Amino acid sequence: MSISTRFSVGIHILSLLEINKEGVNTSDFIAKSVNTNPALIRKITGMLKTAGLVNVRPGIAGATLAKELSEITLLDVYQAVNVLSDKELFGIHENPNPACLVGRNIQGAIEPIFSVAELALEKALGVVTIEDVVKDIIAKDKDEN
Amino acid sequence: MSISTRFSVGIHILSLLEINKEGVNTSDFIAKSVNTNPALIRKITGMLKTAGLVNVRPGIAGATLAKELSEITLLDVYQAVNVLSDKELFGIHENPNPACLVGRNIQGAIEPIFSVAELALEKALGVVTIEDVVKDIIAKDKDEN
DNA sequence: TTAACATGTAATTCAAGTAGTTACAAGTTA
DNA sequence: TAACTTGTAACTACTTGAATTACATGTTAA
Repeated sequence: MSISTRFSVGIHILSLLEINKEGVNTSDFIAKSVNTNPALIRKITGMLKTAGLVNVRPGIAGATLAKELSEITLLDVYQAVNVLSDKELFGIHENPNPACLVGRNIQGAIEPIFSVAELALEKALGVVTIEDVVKDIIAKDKDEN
Repeated sequence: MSISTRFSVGIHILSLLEINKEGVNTSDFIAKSVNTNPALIRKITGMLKTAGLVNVRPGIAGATLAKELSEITLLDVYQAVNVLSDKELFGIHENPNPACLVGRNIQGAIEPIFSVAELALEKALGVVTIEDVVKDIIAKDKDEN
């Protein structure tokens, strides 16, 4: 199964906060850009807030970036919204047969490999910042005109 | 959500086919090692067969490896069982607002990044073979004695 | 002070995927 | 033919994702 779209929506939100930084970015406004509903935006924005990426307060309209654009990597967003939290990216079948040579050693053999693969993924996300994404969004838009 | 345990079960099956290559590896036997039921094993084995990794035929007891151990990478197994098929690893929120600068360019901006990350993951899986896993399983077992 | 508006969050619904299980048709072998 | 196997379909239970609704809580300005 795919990784939650919360990740791509989180990137969308942060990019929008920058590009529309002169305006007031309410959950309603953001929802219209993403094309979903405000409650979902507030939920994700809340996760980004917990991760220290945005400022947002009850009753006060609009979210703002809490860090420099160039200091927010996609890995930060990935970890902020992914609720992969305690779980690993790769699911491991539980309780293999300990009476079997393979069964009692398979988990220990593949877990380090899965970790390496997961770290490779995270490293790739860690070298891209929201600033890069914003620049690309602007550049792509100019290309079409 | 995590990547299906079919992946780790697939690795388990292939490792077992090698380590127990002197015996007859029926779906029932494999299921006892994995600690699941035979129907699920037959389903996954069928996927591995479609990918050309194992030999298995209706009515004939037991599956066997169809390739050299050192020629089967974890990426092969990943692709064989993952049914990620047409879908991408990263889910992308559909139909963002085309009237918004961010909305109409966000997908084009992040898709290449997601591809790079996904390829990094696959590359990490591609350099490890079932032979490596089998050797590690055997080595780990000796360590405990 | 109150009306209008915003966020935070819980509850609900619908859809999709995972994994486990049962059942049985079809193929093979002794 | 009997006993065994694989290949599948069907069903269940469970989990998660996403959309939606509703409302308590917080803020601001008239």
